[in-house]
Order: sequence, then C-alpha cells, then structure tokens
Amino acid sequence: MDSLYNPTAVESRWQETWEAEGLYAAGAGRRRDDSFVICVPPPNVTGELHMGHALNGSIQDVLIRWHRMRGFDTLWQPGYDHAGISTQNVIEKQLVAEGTSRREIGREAFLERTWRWLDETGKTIMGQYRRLGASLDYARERFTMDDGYVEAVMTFFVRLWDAGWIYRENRIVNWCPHHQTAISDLEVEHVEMDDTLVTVRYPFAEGEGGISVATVRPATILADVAVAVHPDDPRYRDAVGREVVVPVVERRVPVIADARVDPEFGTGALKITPGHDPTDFEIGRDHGLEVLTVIGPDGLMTAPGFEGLDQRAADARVVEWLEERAQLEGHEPYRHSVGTCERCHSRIEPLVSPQWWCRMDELGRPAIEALRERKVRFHPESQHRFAIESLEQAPDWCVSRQLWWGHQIPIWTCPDGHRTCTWPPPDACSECGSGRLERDPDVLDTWFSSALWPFATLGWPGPTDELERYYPGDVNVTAREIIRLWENRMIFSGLFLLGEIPFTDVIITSTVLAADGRRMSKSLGTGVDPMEPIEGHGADATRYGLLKISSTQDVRYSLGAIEEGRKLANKLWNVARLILQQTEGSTPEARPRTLEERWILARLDAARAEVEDDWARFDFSAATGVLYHLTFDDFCDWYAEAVKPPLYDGDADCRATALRALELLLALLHPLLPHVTEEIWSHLPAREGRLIVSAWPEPDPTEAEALDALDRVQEAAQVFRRSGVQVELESDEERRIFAAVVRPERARAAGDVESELARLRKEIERAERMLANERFVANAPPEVVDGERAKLERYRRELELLGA
RNA sequence: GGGCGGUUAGCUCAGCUGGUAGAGCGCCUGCCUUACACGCAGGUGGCCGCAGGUUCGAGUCCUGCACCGCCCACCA
Repeated sequence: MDSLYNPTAVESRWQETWEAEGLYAAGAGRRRDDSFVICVPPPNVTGELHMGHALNGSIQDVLIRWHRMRGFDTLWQPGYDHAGISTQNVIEKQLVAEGTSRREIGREAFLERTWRWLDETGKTIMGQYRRLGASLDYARERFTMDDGYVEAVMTFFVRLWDAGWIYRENRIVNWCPHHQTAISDLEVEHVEMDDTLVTVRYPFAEGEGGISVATVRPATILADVAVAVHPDDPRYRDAVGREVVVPVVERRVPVIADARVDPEFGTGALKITPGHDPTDFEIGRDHGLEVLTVIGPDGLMTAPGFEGLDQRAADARVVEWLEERAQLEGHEPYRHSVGTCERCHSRIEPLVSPQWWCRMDELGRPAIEALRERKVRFHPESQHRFAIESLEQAPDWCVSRQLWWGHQIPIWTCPDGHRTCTWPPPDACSECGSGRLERDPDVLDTWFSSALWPFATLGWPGPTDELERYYPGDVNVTAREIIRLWENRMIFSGLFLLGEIPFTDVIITSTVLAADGRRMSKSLGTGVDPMEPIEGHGADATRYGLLKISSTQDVRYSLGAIEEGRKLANKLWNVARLILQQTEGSTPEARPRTLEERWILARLDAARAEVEDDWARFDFSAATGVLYHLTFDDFCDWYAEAVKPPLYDGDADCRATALRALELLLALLHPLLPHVTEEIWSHLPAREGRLIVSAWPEPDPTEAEALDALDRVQEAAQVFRRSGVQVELESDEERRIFAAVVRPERARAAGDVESELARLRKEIERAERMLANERFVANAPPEVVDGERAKLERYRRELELLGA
C-alpha cells in the first residue's frame, strides 16, 4: 500500500467488481423485508452527465447504500427518457447537415434513423453514473419507448379518455415555428429582448379623430378585429361602441371595453388580435370576436399581399404604409421579455391550433389533498407549498405535440369523423363499425410518459410481483424546475392509476452554479464537466465535495470542497495502513480495555447516530462535517495516536480492537466514500464479502465516563500546548493518554503563559458577570446556568495551576 | 408584477425550537515526531447588510429599508 492514495485505478476496479458480482442488483444484501426504492430521474437519451446529475446521483447513492447496508431490499431504477422534442431536434440537425430534412425522408424513415442513432451513440449517461460509483441496478435499465413502456403510456391515455378528461379544442398555444409544434407553457423560456414600440393611429370610421394604439408587432395589425380600452378610462368613454378603421387592411372594427386592458400602459388602448396573442384571444373569445390569422405555422406571413414574407419585412411594410399616411405617431426602443423555445431558442409564435387537452381539475384534486395531508413531503418545506400551489393553479394540460419522435396518440378517426380511443388498436370504428380508420398523427408530450416512470418500470399495467414488492417507492430526487413538469404529474397519475403516490419524500436539490455565481451553461462557457473532478480527484472526493456544498439554496461549485474530500480519503487510507501494518495475524473484535478504546467506540457510535439522523433528514452537508471530524480529529489525532505504543508493543486486545474500530469507521464512511472504504475493507483480515452489503453498525451503549475523561485530557492538552503548564488529571489512564498524544518531552518547553492567563481572566470575568445577573439565573434554563458555573469553576482551577 | 431564498472571518459556507459566534480553504509561527507534509501542533482574523422593536439576553423572533440571487408571469 502506497502512502499516497491513488483513487483512479481503485475506483474503476471496484465499480466493475460490484456490478459483476451482482451487488448493484435489487435485493443485494437483503436481510429484512422492507424495501427502499428510488427511481433515477430519467435523463434525456441524448444527454451527457452534468453537475446537477452528479449531485443528485451522489444524494441518491448515499441513501441507497445506507439502506442496503442496513439490510433493506433496495432498488435504484436506472433508465432514459426519449425526450421527444430534444431528440428530434438532434436528428433533424443531422439531416439538415446532410442536405435533406425529415419531411423529405418521411416519418417511417425518420423514426428508423432515430432508433439507429440512439443505439449507436445515445445512452451515455448511465456509463457516467457508473464512474461516479452510483449503485444503480444497471441490468434493469429502461427506456420510455420500450415495448412494455408503450403499453403503459397507451393504457394511461385510454383511461383518461374513458374518464372523459381528454378533449380537443382550438386554442391559442405556444407554437415553435422551427419545430412546427405546440409546446407547453412550461417549455417556454422567457428572455429579455430589445424591440421597437410603435404608436399607431386608428381613425374613427365615422367623424373626426381616432384612437392611438401601441404595438411591438405592426405586422399583426392585419389581423386586428377590435380596439379595447379599460371600462373606467375617462379618455375613451365616448369612444366605446364606435368603430375604427384598421390600417392597411382598412377594416371597420368596434371599440370595446375590457378590464384586462391596462390604462397605464402606452396610450391606454389595446389592439385586439385574437389570432396572434394569448390575451387578445381571451378578450376576443369573451366578446364574441372573429379570429383572423395572418401568420402560418412556419412563422411566415399568410395575409393577402404579404404571402411568404417574414415578420420583420412585413413590419417594415406596414410601418411604411403608416408613415405615408401620417398614422405613425411615434416609435421608441422597448425592452421586454419574449417567449422562446427552450430547445431551439426560436421566438414563440402564439398560434391558434387544434390540440388535445387533458382536464386537470379531477386529476389534480386528490393530489392536492394528499399533499395537504403530507402523504408526500417536499424538502425543503418551501417547495411543498409551491407544489400545492402549482397544482391548484394548473391549467389544462396540452398533451399533443406535432412531432414524430414519441408516443403516437391512440385515437383513430373513421371517414364519418367518429373517434375511437382504445388500446390495443381498434379494428373498426366503435360507433359505425367502419374499418377505414386513420390514426391521429400527433405524439404525446414527453412528460406524459415520464409521469408513469415509477410504476411503468415495474411492469404496470400488468399486475407483477415487482409492482407488489416495490410500489410505492420511497424517495425522489430532482431539481426545482422539474416540480410541475414531473413530480406533480407522477403524484397525480400514481394516485389515479394505482391509488397511491409513488414515493413519500421529494428532495429538491440545489442548483449548482459556477464558482463565480453565474449559472453553469455551455453557451456562457461556465459549465464544468463532472468527469473532470472525478478523473482528477476521484469519484469519492467529488461525491464528498458535492454533498458538502449541497444545501437548500443554490450553491457555488467549489473545487476546494472536492479537495477536502480527497484529503479525507487519503487520511483514511493512511490510518488504515498504520493499523494494518501493526495488526498482522489479528482478527477484528471489540475488546476494549483502555480508556481510549472505550472512548473511540463511544465516539463512533455517537457519530453513527448523528450521521443516521442527518441522512434521514436529508441534511447531507451536515453528515459530511460529522464524518470529516470523526475521521481526522477523533480517530486519527486522538485514538490512533493514543494506541500507537500498545500497538507497537504487540498488545493482542489492542490490535483486535483497533481493527474493529477501523471497520466501524469504514462502514460509517462507505455511503459517502464507497471506493476507498471498500478497498481498505478488502485488506482487512478474516473478512469475507464486501463492505457494500455488509452490516451497518448497531447502536452501542454510550460510555459517558469515557467521553468525559477524554474531554478532560483534551482540555489539558490545549492548556499545555498553549502555555506549557500541565493540568492535573484524574487518573493514570488519563495521564498515559496525555503523554502518548501530547508527548510533553517533545513539546515546546516555554509556552506563552501570559496570554493564556489573559484569556482565562477574560473568560472568568464573562462567566462571573452572567452569574451575577439575577434575572439570567432566574430565567435561563438550569442546564445553561449550570454550564456557566462549571466553566467558571474550571477556569478558576486552571488559573490556579498556571500559578496566578 | 407575484413567490421563494440570501446578506456571518480575506474566500466558500455552517449555526435546530433565543443563552453570548464555528468549519474548510487562505494567512502567520513551530515541527520531515518510524500512517499520512494531501500531514501534526498552535495562532491571526467577525459592531453576524442597515435602522427600529420584543426580551434579563437577539446571527437566531417581529417591522421597515437597502442590495444580490432563483423560480414563475399574457403588460401590448
């Protein structure tokens, strides 16, 4: 064993061994009936591991390993999401590069091509999870487009249809002109953009005057059907009910009153374009106005005389028309936020189109109730409230997408227009019996299938033993922005289809920002590939660093925290070398006789309790702190130093106990640092099997006396090291440990007695002042007051010893 | 515009239901003490964002203010 721990070789060797020996498999190490189940948030098939994955993987693995060591039947389900729009985007780009397009090659060839590409180059993330040491049951990898999974998706849709919650409606939707599909509000990314706000005069149809209106999109004037003002706006009281003439197209349209108009903005008058603006669509619908369309699905103009123009050119032409007639009253630069497609960043075009919708009221109600009753809990608590509010406010779900890559909607239409929704596919129309059926070309929203992940991966809808055994699961770990897209939908679909929520706890992880506090992003160049620290410092160190910085808020990536993890692994490695070198021929067994042995066993148990509490509360950062100080301070600096003399002397009890103490330390550290601990474990004598499935330490009766005695020794060491004065200790045992660890003969002879005296006097003064305060003594909790008294006494005693 | 969170040592951050401030890194001083210099021992360093309030006592609770993030939102 080298004195410098080298993680790279060790880590991959153990990853391969664990997996090959089946120790990642569900049920490995099982010694009890309870199960513990986590489904990995299925990453996009086309994606690569990023820092967020590394953090959520570390969290999930700690929980899985901890439960596995305690004998639970653990299942950590791996797999991928087909990621409809994202994957289609990748393939389409390839086709364009090859000088063709998806429409040119056709739907069938396109899908074939996508499958082929995925088989060849997709699905890389699970390999990267392996390198992190994530103990997923890789043999069970699933994909949301697997045959069995498709059954689940189709069944879900048909159930919703049968419940009467699926409907088709023409509505204004977020339309991505590049992908030529509707996308949901949640897939729209708002970005600040600079535009020009122009003010346009709409003359009254009869008589003098007119109304001025502000717009950033002059081209949509062609589709105007009204001008709206606020009902209480005194400026326009007389205008309501009259007609104005829309520029360019010279159409007469009414002036209407609607409270949704903000009288403070611009001129206080709003042009109404139901075909191309969501608010206008609603206003138009409520006033019974016509919906006119002048922009096509490709984002180009369709208005007569403007056909094929892009909107910028159309804007210019309209502005020109207005200028010629002096109807352009002004233009100013204007910065506002604009919706873009989160995948291709094209500007979203609000377009009216027929889509399939899923009603959310009936589906959401039981989920809201379950959340209120805390049947599932979000951590941190603030996200729990957010989850409830999002469900309460959830609009109906637009489930159709005009894409090819995805689950095609199971609705068939006969020539008479009757719709049949069944699975397996129908042979004939359910109403007229016609055999000439045509399937709806749209596919389902990707999140529609993700919503089924926790149970579709267990074989739902078929009744299976696995569903029986592993459903519902336990924990789900994900990012904040996924709550509405995924968490809430798993909750309501689990309740609807199986009557139970798929998990009891949802951990919302911090967003890992770059070291300078900016978002990690490829385009900004601020991203850090987690493979870098894993290769450079080790997976153990990376896991440690990420968990150490994790918290309830956003965190900055810190290489320092990862380096701390590397030091911890190295320290552990070296103390193991010390013990292993001195204990050849011994077997691990707790045979504590001396004070320091009773003490370290008590400390190990206290740390076990703390760490278990931290893991259980999902406070991963706190646990890293406890384990770090346990290893460095207690185990290495005190225990190992104290037992060196008897260890070198060949004391058999001491050696057996040292091995046992090391074992316990390894077990506590294993969920956090699986590789280095397993490597050391494999060098332990008389140990068969692997640490990964070995028993978690049982609670041990705490030895309060031993803890107190070591406190005294440590305090004495502090005083001695600072001042050179030896404090009286209570027993030979205490004096022996003091001598072994502090080694007075080697310590600097002359300490700084003066500053130590000053320190003590200051402390004594403080304690005296507090105890002199009658109200403090009367009101403070007794243990606080007693604590102060004890401190005072100790300081006085030390002052005496220092010869004052 | 709405919601959530932050402001503590030079840096990155802990501080649970109020009891008189901590860690890691950095810096300074000793040590190559036979596990580890990726180490050991000691030290320097904080009016805990600002202003009020409650309390015997306030990073900790309340109010207001100032910055800084994140999420959400149809201001033309």
